Amino acid sequence: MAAAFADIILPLPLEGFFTYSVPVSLQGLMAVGLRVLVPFGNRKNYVGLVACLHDEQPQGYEVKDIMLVLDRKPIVLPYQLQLWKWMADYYMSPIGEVYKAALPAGLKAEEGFKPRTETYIRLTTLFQNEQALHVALDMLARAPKQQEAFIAYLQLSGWDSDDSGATCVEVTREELLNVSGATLETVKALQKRGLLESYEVEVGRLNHGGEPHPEQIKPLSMAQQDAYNKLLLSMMQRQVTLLHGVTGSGKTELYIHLIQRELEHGRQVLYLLPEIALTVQMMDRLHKVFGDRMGIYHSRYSDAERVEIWQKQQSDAPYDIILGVRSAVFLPFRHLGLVIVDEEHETSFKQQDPMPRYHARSAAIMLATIANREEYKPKILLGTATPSMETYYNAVKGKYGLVELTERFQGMELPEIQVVDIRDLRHRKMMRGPFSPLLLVRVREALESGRQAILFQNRRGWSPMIMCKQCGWVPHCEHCDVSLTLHRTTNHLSCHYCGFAYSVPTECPACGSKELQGRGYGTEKIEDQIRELLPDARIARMDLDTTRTQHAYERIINDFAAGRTNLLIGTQMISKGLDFDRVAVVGILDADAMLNYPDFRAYEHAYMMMSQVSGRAGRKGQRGLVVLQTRDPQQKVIQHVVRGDFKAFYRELSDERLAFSYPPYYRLIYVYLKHKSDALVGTAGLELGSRLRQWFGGRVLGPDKPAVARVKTLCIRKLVLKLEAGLDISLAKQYLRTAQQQMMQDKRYSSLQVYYDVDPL
DNA sequence: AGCACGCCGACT
DNA sequence: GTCGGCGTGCTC
Repeated sequence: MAAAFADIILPLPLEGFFTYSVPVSLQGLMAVGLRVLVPFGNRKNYVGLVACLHDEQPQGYEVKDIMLVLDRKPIVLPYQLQLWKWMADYYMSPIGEVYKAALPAGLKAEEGFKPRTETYIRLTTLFQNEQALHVALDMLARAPKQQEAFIAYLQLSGWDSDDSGATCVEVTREELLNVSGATLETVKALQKRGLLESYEVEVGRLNHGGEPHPEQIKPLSMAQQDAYNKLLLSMMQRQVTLLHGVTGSGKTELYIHLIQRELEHGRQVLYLLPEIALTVQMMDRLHKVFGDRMGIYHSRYSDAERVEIWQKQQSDAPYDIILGVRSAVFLPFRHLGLVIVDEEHETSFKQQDPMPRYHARSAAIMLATIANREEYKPKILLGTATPSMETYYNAVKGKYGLVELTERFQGMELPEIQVVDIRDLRHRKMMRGPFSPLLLVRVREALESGRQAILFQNRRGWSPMIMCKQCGWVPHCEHCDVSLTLHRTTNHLSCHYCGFAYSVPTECPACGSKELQGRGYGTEKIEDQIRELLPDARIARMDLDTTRTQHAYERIINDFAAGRTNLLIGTQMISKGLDFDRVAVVGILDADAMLNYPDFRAYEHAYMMMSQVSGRAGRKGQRGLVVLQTRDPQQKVIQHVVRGDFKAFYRELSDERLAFSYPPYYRLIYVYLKHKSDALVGTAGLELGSRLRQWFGGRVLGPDKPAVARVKTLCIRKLVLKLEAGLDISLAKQYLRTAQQQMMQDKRYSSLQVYYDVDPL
C-alpha cells in the first residue's frame, strides 16, 4: 500500500515536480502536503512539498532518496495544492515559484523558526525582602541613575513592603526602560551588582489582548441596511457580488455586519486589502469589534509572525477572520465562508515582479470555487468606489451580482471638482510654478482656517530628468533605457527601473556647459516650492522615498490624521483608502501625465486615481473642493471625473475596449523576451512572432520594443496575444509553451529568458 | 536559482 | 605555466 515514490515541489523556478524515492523507514510517515528534506544537485538540500505519492518507477535518471520528513501532519491542505496548480497553470509560472510565494520563508527554511522571547527583569532572591531592599537603595545612593531605575522597577512590579515579594507583577525589560527612561547600560549595571536579574520568556507573537466587543457594532443607516439586505440576497444567488459604493458611503460598516454574520454561522472570513490601504486605522477598527478572533497577515510583519499565523490557521483554534494582503489567499482555511476583496480595483492585488504574476482577486474567486466544496461554497464580495473594467463588465453582464451605495454616510456631500486650464494660465503667466492661483488661494484658506490640504503629484523625486541647457544632453541609466530622476534631498540621480544611483554631474559631458537644469516636477520639488509660497504650512511628503523605513508610513499618516501636519504632498500612495476628517482641498497638479501614459489602461487608472484622491476631500460638516489642473479641460476622462459619473465613463471606455480588442472583451497575454544582446532578442522576437502567428494569426501583435526597452542590462521585446472570449484559453497556453519549446531548441537562444504576463495590468 | 564544468586572458 | 572571468547546461 505504501507508495515507493513521491513527486516533490521544490522552491526553484523550474517547471514541474521532481520524483524521489521514499525509503522504507519513511513510508509510514508520508502524506501529500508534508514538507520533506531532499538532496538536489551535488551538494544542496531543499525543503520541498509532497505533491503526489505513487509507485511509478521514473525512467531515464537515477532517483534519489528523501532524507527527512519534516511534518507529522500536512501543512498544505489538498484544496490549497489544487489552488497552487491552478495558479501555476493559469499564470504560466513554474509551480516552484507558486510554492515560494505561498509559504512564509520560515516554513521553507531548513532550520525551523525560533520562537521569539522577551526579556524580563526581576529581583534576585537575595534582595526579595524589605531589609535587603533598604541596603540596596543605600548602595545606590551614589549612583542616582541606577537608583532611579531600581525604584522604577519596584513600582512597576508592585513590590509591597507588606508582601514577601512573591506576588510581584512581571516586568519586561523594555517596559522598565520605557517607564523609567533609564538606559540599557543602567539596567545592566544593576544586574552586575546582583540586585536584578533577567530571564527570557517565550512569547506568542499573536494575541495582543483585547476581547471581542460585539456591542460596538454600529447599527446601519437606512441606505446601508437596504444595501445589506440586497447583498445577502445577491450572495444567495451568485458566487461573486460587487458592492459599488461611493467613497464615504460606509462600506466598512457593511463588511463588519457581514463578517459578524459569517462568524455566527461558524464560518471563516478572509478580508483582503491592498498593501498600502492596510493601515493601523483599518486594523484598529476591526480589532475593536472582533478582538482576538482576527489575525493580520501583512508583508510589513516579520516572517516569523507569518509562520505563526500559518500554524495557527492549521491548528484547532484558528482565527475566524484574517485581514491580509494579496498573499493571504494562500493561508489554510478549514471552513471559509466569505472572502471580501476591498478596494477591488487596486492594481497592487496583481503581483508584478517575482513570479507568479497572479491577481489576488482571481485567486480568491478560484479559492472559493475549490475550497470546502462539499459543505459550503464560499462567497466573494468585491468592494470599491471605482470598479475595475473587468469586474464591472461581469456585474453588468449578470455574471456577478451588483449592489450599489450611492449616498455618502450621514448625508455628506461628494466634493466639488473645479477644473483649471493650466495651459491658458501659463500663457497668461499666471502660474506660480506648478500651482494655479485658485489652488494656492484655496490651500491657503484651508490652512488658515485650521483645515488641511492634499497635493497629488504622481511622480517622486525632484524632477524626472535633467537636461543641458546648451546642447540638450540628458543623462540616462547605464543599465536601462530611461532618463535619470534627480533627487535633491539626497543629491543624486536615480534610475526608477533598476534603482541604480549616480552622482549629479557638475558639467555637461557633451559640451562642458555648467547649466544643467531639472525638467518637470516630482514630489520633492513640489514640496520645496510650496514651502516657499506657504512658509507657515506644516508639510509632510509621502512617497516611496519617505516611506522606506518600517514605521515611516504610519507616522506620516498618523501625524496628518492628528493634525500635526496640515499639508500632505504625495504620489498615488495617498489616494488609497485613507480616511481624513479635516481635508478641505485636494489639488491634482498634473492630470495629463496620467492620461498620456502609453498603455491601454491609462484612462482606467487615471479615472481611478483622480476619483480616489478626490474622495479624500471633505468629510464632516463641510463640502470638500478638488482643484484639478490640466492642459485639456475638455478631455473626456476629466469630464467624467468631474461629474462623478462612473457609469458613463464605463460605457464610453468599454466601447473603446471592444473596438480595439482589449479587456474586458478580450484576454491579453504578454510574452516578454530578455537577453543581453539586442540583436539576438530582436531575431528571437521575430521568430517567436512568426511561430505564434501560425497558430494565432492576427491575434499576435509585435514583437515591439516596450517603452523602456532595456532594464538591468537586459534588452527586451514584447509580444501581445489578444484572445477573444470563448477561445479555449488553456489550449492557447499550450500552443504558447510549445512554440517556446520549439524555438528554445535552437542553441543560440539557450540563455534567452522568456516569461509571460497573463491578464496584465 | 545555484552550482559545476569548461575554455580563453593577465598574473606569480 | 596557474587563477579566474562568466558562458552553458543540469538538477529528480
